[in-house]
Parts: sequence; C-alpha cells; structure tokens
Amino acid sequence: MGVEYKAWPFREAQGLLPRFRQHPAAPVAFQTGFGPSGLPHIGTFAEVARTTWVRRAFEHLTHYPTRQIAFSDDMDGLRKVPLNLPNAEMLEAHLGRPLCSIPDPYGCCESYSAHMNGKLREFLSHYGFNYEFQSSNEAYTRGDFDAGLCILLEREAEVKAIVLPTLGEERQADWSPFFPICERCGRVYSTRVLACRPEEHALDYACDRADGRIPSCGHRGTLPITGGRVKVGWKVDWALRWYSYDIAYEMYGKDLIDSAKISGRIVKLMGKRPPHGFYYEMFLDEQGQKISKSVGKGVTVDAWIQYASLESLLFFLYQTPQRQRRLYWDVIPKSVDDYLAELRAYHGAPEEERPNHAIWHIHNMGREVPRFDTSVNYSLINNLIVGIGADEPGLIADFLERYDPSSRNYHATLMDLVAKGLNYYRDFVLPNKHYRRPTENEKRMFGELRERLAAYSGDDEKEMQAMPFEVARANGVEPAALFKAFYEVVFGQERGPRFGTFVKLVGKERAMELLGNAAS
RNA sequence: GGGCGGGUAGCUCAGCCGGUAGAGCAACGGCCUUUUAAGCCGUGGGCCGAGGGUUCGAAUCCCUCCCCGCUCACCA
Repeated sequence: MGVEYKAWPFREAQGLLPRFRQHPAAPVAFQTGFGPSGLPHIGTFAEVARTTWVRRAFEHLTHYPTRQIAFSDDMDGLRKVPLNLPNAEMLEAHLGRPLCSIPDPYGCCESYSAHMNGKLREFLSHYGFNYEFQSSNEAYTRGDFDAGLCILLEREAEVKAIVLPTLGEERQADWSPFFPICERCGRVYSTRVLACRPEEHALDYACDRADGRIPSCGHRGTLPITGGRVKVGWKVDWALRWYSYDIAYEMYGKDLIDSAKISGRIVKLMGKRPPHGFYYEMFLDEQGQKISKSVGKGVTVDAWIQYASLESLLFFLYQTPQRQRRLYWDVIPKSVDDYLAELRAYHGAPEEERPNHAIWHIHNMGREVPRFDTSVNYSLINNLIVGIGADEPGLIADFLERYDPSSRNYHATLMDLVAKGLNYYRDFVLPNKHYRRPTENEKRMFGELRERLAAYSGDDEKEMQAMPFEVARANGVEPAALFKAFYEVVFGQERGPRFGTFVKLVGKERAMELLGNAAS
C-alpha cells in the first residue's frame, strides 16, 4: 500500500501487520474486556469504540476478515458489595461466589452477572457497535478453555515462577494459578489448591481460606480442571483467553500495563504469541481523580447524550487516547464545536487525506459522513439561549435560520443541537444564575415599561428599544441602571440582549409576561 | 519505589515526524443614527518548567534535573 496514515488507529493497525504475512485462516480477533460486577460505564464504551477504530483501520489496510469479542468476566467472584446496588444484605451472603451464580440484586435476571451482561449488550447494541458477546462462564462450561487449562496445569510450576514474584509475601505462600469452585458452598475465593494431578487433569483442594467477610466451609475434595469447575486467577485468565481465542489485539487502561506483561509471558509459555497491546490513559474527573466505576460520579454516556450528540462524544474519545484528559461537563460544548468544525473541514480534504481525520473513523470509514455547512455551532446556540432566556426550541431555531439561512438545510441537526443546548442550559447554566428581587422603584419601572409595551401596537425594534430609555428618564434614573436591573431580575445575570431585539425575538406577549412577573 | 502522562497567554488547552508560537474563554478598545450585547471588528498579553546537547536553526529530537497528576506495588 502506498499511503502511510498517521492517525493512531492506523498506527495500531500497522503494528498488527507483521503477524499476518499471509491471508489469515480465521477472522482476526480483537477483544475488549468487561467486569460485570457493575454497570457498564463510559470507560467500557470508550474501549469498545477505540478498538472498533483500530479494527476498521486494519480492515481498510488489509481487507482481512475480523471479529470483535466483548468478553465478560462473569466467573469472577464477588469480593465486596458495590455501594450502588440494591439488596446489599443478600449480596453480602454471596461474597466469594462467582458473579454468575449470585442472584440478580435487581431481581429481574437469572443472575447478578446476567443482569450486568444484559445491560452491556443493550448498551453496546444501542450505540450500533458490531461485536460478539462472550460470557466467561459459558466459555468455561462449554470447554473453550479446556485445552489451555491442561497446558497450564502441566506447567503450573512455571506459571507460578512468573506470577509469584509479583505478589506480596503473604499471598505467595498458598497462591495457585487455579481457583477451584467449592463443590459444597460454591465459593471461589475461599479455596486453596492442595495438589495438582496433571495426568488426571484434576486437582485436590480445600475450602479453608476464609478471608475477611468471605467465609469458607471446610470442604476438601478433588475436581477436574475442565468444564468450568475450576477457573484460573486474574493474569492467568487473561492469558488463557488470548490463548484460546487467538486474540490478536487488545487494549487496556494503563493501570493494567504490568498485568498485561505478566499475561503476555504466560501466553508465551503456553506456546502462543500475546496480542498486540495498547494502553490508554485514564479519564479524570473535575478534581483530577480517576473516574470511578462503582460510584456514579463523572460523565456517563447517557448523560452526554442529553447535552450533545453521540458523535461529539466519539470525537472526544477519539482524541489522544494515550494522554490523560479531564472528562467533565465543561468539555462538552468545546467537543461539540470541535466536532462540527472537523465535519465542515472534512469534505474539503483530499480523498487520500481523509482517513487521517477523526471524522472518517467516527463515521464508518468515511462512508456515512453527514454535512453541516453552516456557521451555526453549539456555542452560538448556547449564547443565544442565555441571551434571550427563552426555552422554546422553535424560537431559537427561527433566529438561527434567519441568522444563517444555510442552516435551514440541516434543520433536524439544528433542532437536535437546540434541544440539547436547552438541556445544557437548564442543568449547568441556570443553576449558576443569581436572580435577585427588584426594589420597589424597579418594580414600578418594570410595570411602566410593560404598560408602554402594551399600549404600543407595532413591533419596530427601534421604537421598542427607546421605551426603557423613556421610562428611566421619566423616573430620573440612569438607563444603564434600569437595564442592569432588568437583566439581574429577569435573566439572573448582569448583561443581556438589546431590549428591542429581545422583544422582537420573543414576542411582545412573552416580554410583557416577563416584565409583569418582574414587577410583582 | 516501579510504570505512565503532563508542565505553552489570567483560565482550559492545541501545536511537538524541527524553521523564531496559536485557539476558545477572560481582559481591554471599537461598531450597529442614545448610554444595555446574545453578535461583529480589533488590541494587549507567553525567555513554550530548569539546565545541557544535536542542528544553520528546537516548544518540537536526545540527556539530566525539578514540579504536578495518575497508576501499580492488596484484588480482579
């Protein structure tokens, strides 16, 4: 191929090329992970989106078939009860059991993890991602991992040699790559491996490792390692997935860099090559803290969608994944306008340059790129909303379409921007306004202004503009003081739109209503 | 302590496969036949964290150091 694209998804895809000198026999597998102990959050969304971009870039370069797996770790045990879930007492009783064998705290699905998995699938499908869902529990039970498990059992000592040095002294004593699920009490975090029996593909264990709130039942027994009766621990589990599904690509947060290294060594030990890795930086909240998974702090996908388009979120997520960035409400307006600016620029870019644009990646490899050739943008809309203090979308749109007639060609998009701008205004601008009560003198002037407006039959901007001046002079007050009072009382801000323009825009009736309220 | 990222205008950041700095907001000034501006036009403002190196030339590449943040060292 002649062109070298420098956009990061292409750099990633290019890193993958040396693995496939020949056309691969099976679709090239890209994977994302999901921990179903909580609801899917924006990090999960970001990971799936970014992986999709790399996948598409790879397809663009090679035309090889690919697949994307969303893998859910639903065999993991519950170590502590999340704060944001109902039925905490019930969950407490199931600590240490795999998520897939704990009842749904919401009571609607067949298990805890089934609920979370359902949410994930709903979430990803709703936003149009292409992926195959894979449950860890189903994979274990079905035997997807059996071959890999047998290799791990044979080479248990070597796996230990890799993992033990990374553990604390205390854990080293009884740590094993294998976590048997106790046949009697069903817990996975209370067991301890006593002996491995590689020739029988089995191991001996004891359920006597009570830890904190996780009890043990004291049972001792022997279990085959296959068929989902035994799972493997974290880094080993990751390696096992890579091994069993021939994962070629997986990205992860920078907190997992060390884990990925360990897992890579394990998968090599098993005889396969680790996937091409890529780590991304974490998003920070307003205070510069990592966005929490369990506590509903920070921006969620659904919340973003209320204030701006999905595309603007994707645009945000596309930018510099390896740089730490703040993800907070105040980044939304800028992101929307940056996105719209890119959208305008995109159509003017030469064909061969387009794959370097975020727009190309966001809109299905440049196949479905909308147009938005108008100067209207989100900040204009927000300013307008603040300026006229109106909450009628039609009114705002009217003004915009007069302001720039070309915006009429994008009416639907415009209305969406307006609706979302109004949401943003309501939730983030309005709470910061400080309305004050008018003085008696000001009330009287508002009343007089209202009467003048009522007595006037035309709708000439200049004539209406003259009214506040007349009222102010008649009361021996500086016009500036009256304007200021008007803005502070009606808009909750020191400044506002030109009076005549404002009345013309919102209509005399509405203006009189506002003045009437202010005067009472 | 290890790993990762950042330190550029008052604030938030872009620029970083080298050619003497940009945007948005804020500030200031001006404009729409009257003093009010959602809007428009314009202005000011930065030894680009510190030092050294490579180069004709470095915010941009290399080295050292300082500061800030995140993250792993317990668990998946």
